[in-house]
Amino acid sequence: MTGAAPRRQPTLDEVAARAGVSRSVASRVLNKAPHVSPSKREAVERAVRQLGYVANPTARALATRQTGAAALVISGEDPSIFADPFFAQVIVGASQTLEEADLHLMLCLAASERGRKRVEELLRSRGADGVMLMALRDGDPLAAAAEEAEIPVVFGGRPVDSVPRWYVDVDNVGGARAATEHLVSRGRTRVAAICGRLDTEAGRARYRGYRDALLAAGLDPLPPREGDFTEPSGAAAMEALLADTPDLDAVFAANDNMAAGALRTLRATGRAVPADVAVVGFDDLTVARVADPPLTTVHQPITALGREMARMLVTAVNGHDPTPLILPTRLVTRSST
Amino acid sequence: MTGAAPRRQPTLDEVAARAGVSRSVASRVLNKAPHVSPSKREAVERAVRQLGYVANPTARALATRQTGAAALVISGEDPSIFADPFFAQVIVGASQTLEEADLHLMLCLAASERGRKRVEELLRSRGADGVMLMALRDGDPLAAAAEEAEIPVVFGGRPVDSVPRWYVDVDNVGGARAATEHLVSRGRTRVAAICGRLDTEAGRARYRGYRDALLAAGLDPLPPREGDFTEPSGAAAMEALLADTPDLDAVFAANDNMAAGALRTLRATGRAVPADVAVVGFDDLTVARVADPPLTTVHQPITALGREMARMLVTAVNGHDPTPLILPTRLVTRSST
DNA sequence: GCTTCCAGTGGGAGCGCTCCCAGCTCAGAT
DNA sequence: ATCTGAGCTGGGAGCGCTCCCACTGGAAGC
Repeated sequence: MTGAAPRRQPTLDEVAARAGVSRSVASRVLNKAPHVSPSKREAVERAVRQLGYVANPTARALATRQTGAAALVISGEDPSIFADPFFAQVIVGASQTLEEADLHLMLCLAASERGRKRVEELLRSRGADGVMLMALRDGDPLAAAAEEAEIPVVFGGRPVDSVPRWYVDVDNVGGARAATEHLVSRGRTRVAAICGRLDTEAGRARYRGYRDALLAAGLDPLPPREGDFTEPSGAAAMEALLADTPDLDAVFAANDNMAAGALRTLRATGRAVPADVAVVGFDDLTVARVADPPLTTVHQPITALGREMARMLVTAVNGHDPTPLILPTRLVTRSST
Repeated sequence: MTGAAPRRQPTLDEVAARAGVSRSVASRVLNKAPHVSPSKREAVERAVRQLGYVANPTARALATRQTGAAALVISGEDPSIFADPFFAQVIVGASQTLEEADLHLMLCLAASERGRKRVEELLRSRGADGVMLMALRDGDPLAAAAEEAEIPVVFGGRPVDSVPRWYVDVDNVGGARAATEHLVSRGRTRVAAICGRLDTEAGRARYRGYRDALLAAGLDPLPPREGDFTEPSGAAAMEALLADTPDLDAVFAANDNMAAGALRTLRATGRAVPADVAVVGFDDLTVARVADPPLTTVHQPITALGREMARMLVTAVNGHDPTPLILPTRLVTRSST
């Protein structure tokens, strides 16, 4: 781009004219459609090369009624939620799959009121061929908007109030239960929980798993101590927990960020991990591996989550009806327990 | 979306018909253009409401020759580069600014050959109104593609071989110099460097800053020990460094991830930080704050980087000629030095 | 020899919007 | 009463592509 008025891009008509064929034939060549003689195909291809022709995606979109793009919407009341490396992983997975399907990825951080409005409009105006929706909270306005969208919507994680037609979730309850059972099997009896936001289904499900496991073991669950999935909130929750329940001997944190925060508080207050207090996280992000001590955590297939959401969306966009998916989780034992 | 063939969206013509006006008038109302009588404006607005009309962005794009989207391209030979929380921060900044300009954000992870092809096509086909390009490496094919793009391109960080017309960079040399000077001022004399990829300008610039500072202090720079900006590569580089130069007393790492890796190795080999070895990072990401010990690091305004790139792009898209920007860095002292 | 068929072809009607422009109305100036 | 010009208005020509359809001619079938 030189900044000067760029010469207009050649159009398909010009290609056709140059190749001495009709626009229809040129179009067929471009779309690799049949019913074109080899000679004309060749002529068109030459003309394309000579003119440096590139099809105009907008015009194509208008004619085909397909935008060629899928949106990934991350809800939340503040953009910092996106700082969680979790989403980066989801994006990597989704991006790969969309690339194969030749769809572009639009990323919408629906944090502000304005951002939410734009997503709603996207949903209603067919501004994308489909939408993936994540991180919904209780009564999230986007859930309602998705309800009456004109395009397929795939949910990442189930929203709180309803079960959508298409979603990919992770076995949060099972993972949390496994983590807690693991703590119990290590002989811990005073097991606390640092929960994620309880206005999200993931936050609630993980607390449920924790509680179920303790009840099944005949132990008393502690009331949920809520964080917001960030490291500082984990550190703060750990402080509060130690104040309330000084004799606890284990903590289940609903994600690795908060577990890392808990580790920091424990270190600061002179507790040894795992000798005095065992800690389990959830997610198995990089932070779990590099924490000190390395965190035992519940691995969830995050990239696969993104990939499967995208795959599901592509299937739905193509007019089929994919089945919802729940991806398994798996405990990874390291030295924090 | 019910899955059944969705009733066709109402068009502007239908709105106009219902309001008893011409398409032109209806269009003017929608675009808040002048020359519409209050009564007709009112009638159109009512019709819009009754019909649940939403403008078709594709049709508008075709008519206006503006797509309403900007792309953020992250180059790299493998998508895992995107796992670096750095990019998430950039996106948060860019996203906010684009939202204000009413542009959608397309995210392109140009890792595979195919991904790169798609970006090139995007550049040539005007599939977006503008593009932000990051993480280019030596001889990156995208640099050439950007050169002859039909749309404005803003670079995040300068590419290696050329100085683009529009870019936002960070004062890498200055930051690295400050970090190294800081180590020297703490009395360290055997200061090693764990570099980022030296086929990126950021990687080289940071090494340059390190070297300059040492030379200025009359000390000997060590040869670059190259990592790839990831935690494991930092840990590995630290091991190699200790093998080569067992008596080193400080390390400058070209980013926080690698610094965290270095910390891990130092811990494993029984070196005390900062007593035996002082460590400085670069970026000031979360990992720096939660590391043990918390990392002294070079803070760079990452969200601002994203914001300024987006702002610059919007300016360029609007036909103006913004000035390139270099954002300042600042040393943050914590307990690792 | 004649239909029958089909690969190959180009014309043309959209897709749903913007925007130019010609025409029309009516207040205010002359 | 006439002229001027500003404020409205709607018709129509695109924007650049896809896709339906009617048409051709030659190969195959009877």
